[in-house]
Amino acid sequence: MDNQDIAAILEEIADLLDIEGESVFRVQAYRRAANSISSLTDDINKVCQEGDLRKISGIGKGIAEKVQELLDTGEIEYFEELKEKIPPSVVELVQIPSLGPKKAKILYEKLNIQTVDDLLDAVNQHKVAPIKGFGPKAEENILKGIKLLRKSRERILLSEAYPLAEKIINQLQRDSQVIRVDMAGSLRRMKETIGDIDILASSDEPSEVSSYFCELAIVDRILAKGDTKASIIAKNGLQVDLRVVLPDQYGSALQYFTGSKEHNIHLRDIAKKEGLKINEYGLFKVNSEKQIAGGSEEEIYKSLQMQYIPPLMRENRGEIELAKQHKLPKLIGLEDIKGDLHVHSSWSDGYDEIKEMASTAKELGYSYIAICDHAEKLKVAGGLSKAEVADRKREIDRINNEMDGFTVLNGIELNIDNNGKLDYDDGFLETFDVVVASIHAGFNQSEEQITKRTIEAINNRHVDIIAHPTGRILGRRPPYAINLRTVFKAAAETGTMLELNSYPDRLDLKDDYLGEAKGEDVRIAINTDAHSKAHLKYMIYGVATAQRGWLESKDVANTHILEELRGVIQK
DNA sequence: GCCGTTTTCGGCCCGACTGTTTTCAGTCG
Repeated sequence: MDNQDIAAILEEIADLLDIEGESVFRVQAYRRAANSISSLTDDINKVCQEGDLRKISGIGKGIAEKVQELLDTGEIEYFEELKEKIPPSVVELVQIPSLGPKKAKILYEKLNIQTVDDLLDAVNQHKVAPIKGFGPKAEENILKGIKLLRKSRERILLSEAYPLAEKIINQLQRDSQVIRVDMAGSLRRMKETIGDIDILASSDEPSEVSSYFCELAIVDRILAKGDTKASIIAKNGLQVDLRVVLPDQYGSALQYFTGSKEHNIHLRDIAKKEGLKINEYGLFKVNSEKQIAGGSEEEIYKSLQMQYIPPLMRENRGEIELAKQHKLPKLIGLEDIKGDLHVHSSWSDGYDEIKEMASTAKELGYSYIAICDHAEKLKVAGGLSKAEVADRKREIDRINNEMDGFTVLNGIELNIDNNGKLDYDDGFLETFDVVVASIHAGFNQSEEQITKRTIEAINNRHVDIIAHPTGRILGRRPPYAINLRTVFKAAAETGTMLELNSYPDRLDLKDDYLGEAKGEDVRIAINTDAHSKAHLKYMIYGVATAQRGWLESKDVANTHILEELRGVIQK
């Protein structure tokens, strides 16, 4: 039973308690604990063996005992009893927009509604409207909600949401009433997947902006529309929320709507202890109308005696404490990136020729690029024979002679086979400038096997970078079982770089792991794995992930200029 | 249920929108 399994059970307990009508604080306590365990980088089993679960924030006596019981016996008696009282399927009802725990409980108790299908039947027979607290509109909303739920898509990739948000922002900027407009929420924090798009605007006439927004061409359906906020479903099915505030409230509103929720709760708690109150309209003294700060986010943090916290760090993972001590890391930025060490060309499975890849990279301000086409064994991806590698080398040399102030590195992406063996012999590997190795098959092997394969590649003195180290593909393939702690140690010892793959559905290593890798002194290479020149721009997603993992420029190999990089590559 | 340089008890972030409850509870973010 891993961290995610346990977090899911605690979350389910919270759901059931919520419906049961338990104290919201107790419910919150379970949710907080679930959250802590789910974002823990250590294995909970190990934490448990090594000592006290209660050192995990949000876990006290009660939940520690229950988690222990779960690890020991495979179940929690308290949870089983809860499920006797409220069938777990009732929890599904709460997924329906407009239905919360209170109403779900009423529906279960009065009409014995246990599933979404039960509810659909009851609504169609108009049994719901007569119940106190419901009405005809409630039935209507439930029907709409169920429809929405059924067609609602999973969270979408950051790279899909981002352009749509940019488009909406452009359109809002055309409204003369709009003064400022920005992305907020998880989009501004650049989480790897996005549930809905949050947008904030400032205006002296908020209600007019809200109306303007609801009339945009992208709007399919309006969910709610008020003077200062509106929610719509866009034609592509994504929910977009707009908030509009007055100009002198913009900073506090942006801070508030950027989140994360956990970051904000912590911040407000701190404010409260100082006799202050934060809401979306500003920072105030308790019981006073006078705004102390609010025009800019910087003001808010400054008024709380903190450094400004970049949006990508606002996840309540210790950034607030560091900001109070003025010890925040100086995060890496896109402008620090000097080159891309893992891209493909039309020699293997890429779309564009080496020359085009190099020119585009140069336009992006890079000074080098490593063309790492697939090696011999990966036939499906057009892997290169030794002869083809030699032909390609001649082309690279020719391009390097033509290009000024830019270097194409002769690279290769090796396949780590099921036994940990690589495509070419050591003698041949010596001829490359950059050697990347990665796993492309055998994803279902045991943790021991996959870790061993990876370590063997790391131990090869010619392998410079392990690419996409966990193999996950967001929404399609979970990460394979691999002991990252062991991998980090080996990588640090041998000076092998681990990749942060910027491809939007990979982002591998993910943000949570980067901090741990940094702690082990592992050097990271942020690469795009571009298969076309357009993909080179995915670097922004890789850098965002690095920022979310608190990486600094010095932690990343391809922030070095070429001369320095060559030193790094020499193992 | 958790937590503590104001507390081991008594707090726990805060406000907008909706629908129906004639003064507010539930839901949502």
